[in-house]
Amino acid sequence: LSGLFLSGPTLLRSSEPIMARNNRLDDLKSSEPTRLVPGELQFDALLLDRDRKSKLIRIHKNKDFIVAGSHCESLYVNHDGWLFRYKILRNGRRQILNFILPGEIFGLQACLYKSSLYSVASITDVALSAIPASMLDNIFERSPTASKTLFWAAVCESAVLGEHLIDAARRSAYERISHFLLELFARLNRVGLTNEWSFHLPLTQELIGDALGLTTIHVNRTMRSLRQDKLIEINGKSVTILDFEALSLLSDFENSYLAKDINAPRNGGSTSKSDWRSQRN
Amino acid sequence: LSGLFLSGPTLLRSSEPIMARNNRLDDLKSSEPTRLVPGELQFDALLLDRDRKSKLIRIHKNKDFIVAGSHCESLYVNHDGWLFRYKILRNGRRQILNFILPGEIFGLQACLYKSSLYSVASITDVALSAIPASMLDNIFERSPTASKTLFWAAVCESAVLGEHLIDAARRSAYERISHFLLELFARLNRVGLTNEWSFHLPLTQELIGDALGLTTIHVNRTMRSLRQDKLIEINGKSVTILDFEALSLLSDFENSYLAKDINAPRNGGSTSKSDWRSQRN
DNA sequence: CGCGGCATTGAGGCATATCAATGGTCGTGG
DNA sequence: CCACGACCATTGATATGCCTCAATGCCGCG
Repeated sequence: LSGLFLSGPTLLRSSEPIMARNNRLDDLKSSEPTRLVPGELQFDALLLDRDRKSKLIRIHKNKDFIVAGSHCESLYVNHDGWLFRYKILRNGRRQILNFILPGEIFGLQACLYKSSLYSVASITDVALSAIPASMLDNIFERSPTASKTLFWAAVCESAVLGEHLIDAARRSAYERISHFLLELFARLNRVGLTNEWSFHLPLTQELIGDALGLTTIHVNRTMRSLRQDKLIEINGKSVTILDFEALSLLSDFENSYLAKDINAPRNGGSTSKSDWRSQRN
Repeated sequence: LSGLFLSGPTLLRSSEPIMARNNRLDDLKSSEPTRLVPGELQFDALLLDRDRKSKLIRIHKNKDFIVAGSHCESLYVNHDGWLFRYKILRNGRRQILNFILPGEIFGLQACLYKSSLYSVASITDVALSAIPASMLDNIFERSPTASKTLFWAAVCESAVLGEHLIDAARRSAYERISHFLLELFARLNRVGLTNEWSFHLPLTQELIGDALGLTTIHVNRTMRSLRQDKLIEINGKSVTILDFEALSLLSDFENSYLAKDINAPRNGGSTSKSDWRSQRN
């Protein structure tokens, strides 16, 4: 499990949310970088402040951090930098399951399974907090709110993987890359890491290919097409979305799966404090 | 969310576990049809017995049960029959995210998101229990054990989707179908729905294709190859695995992601009752 | 008996992979 | 300041896996 959406107060805030220009964008806007998912404050307090068991970790870029087959005694919150979760197949090919952006949690699978199914490696320099696996029991017993947060985050992760599955199975290279870039934009936008329509993309074409099931070479050609078609612009490691609407349409992108509009339980049964819906709306 | 592994006592048991013949099979065997995942007994009691809010539902085959875009006030436990979760893309193609076998839970995404991202339809006649979404809060507040069960099941679902992603992105049609059949075998075997090396497969080639990102036609050709290569045998809707080892090797199949060997939290922090590890070992 | 759903087969085309090479950029050391 | 190597992006030529279109066969069911 990785790529849970759990942006934290410890995260560096950088820029303002983009302006909405149309329907789809309204969706994005309503999901302005609140940085708070339901229950997160409590979660964060529980994990980081009260128990003080979490340690700050810094790792350099291009390091394997969790290796498949080993076991792991912590889960991690990513404060800064990019990582990715991957697996090497017998035939030597690498599949990247997802990228772990700032504000996201990872490493639960490595905790919950006897041995981690996947490896996790850093792309850039990274700053993490470790949360001992032994705290999971505490969380589930002491804080229903934090438990729900974890649970919902896991459900959300499933949704993201579902979209990636659709990417790989049913979309052309052109659609896949469009969808991929829009998703990254939306995820980064939520945590304030976009600048207007641009964002920093520290990935090589090889990484993109390994995530989308394409060859480096084909990624290259396809991104050239996207540039020629005036849908995106690339300067070094900076990507600019030139035509959000067109990209959304052609790639069937909907950001609802990115869980900003996740629902609190309606009516009945809500005995937890008001905190459960305490996002600023 | 669907396809959570939560086989229940209500599930009909039919046949005995297969015999182990080699290493990989030992894995399978150690995951004999216990039908109990950690905390499940309590979970089941909480959901089905104490509150008596669950209703038994029967639906006929080929019915849409949850449609994408609608909202859903329950989650469901599948007692008997097959369903699948899917999405229709703008271009008209259908992608199946997963199949929901007897003993599995589904519908959480439909509850947690304002509107369900995916549709769910029945393949065969099906018997379900409904669990009102309003009970989720109760569960998280009253039963850490059941909460953990839900959470772990969600993590497991992520793992399965991850494997499916690898299928679609990095495996050939031949490998994909092999992997797919082995996974179904393993999942059915856990709940006692296999007979020696055979199992009942109520899917059309079109459904298989839509799940794996292949054309009906190509599914057909590929399965013929598998038959000709003496790896599988097909009689009507019954599939027999002829060479488990070869299929495992060629498709990189490992059943560990199917979560029978999921780990309880080790050491420290375990204040929950012994129930947490109460699987028969 | 006829019809609908599903499996099967063939011919041809396209998207993507593979192989092979060149060019650009950056950091490092002479 | 330049030379060099590492790494990455880019491009061309060719191969192939899978898709598309089209048609036939099979079987159950009303």
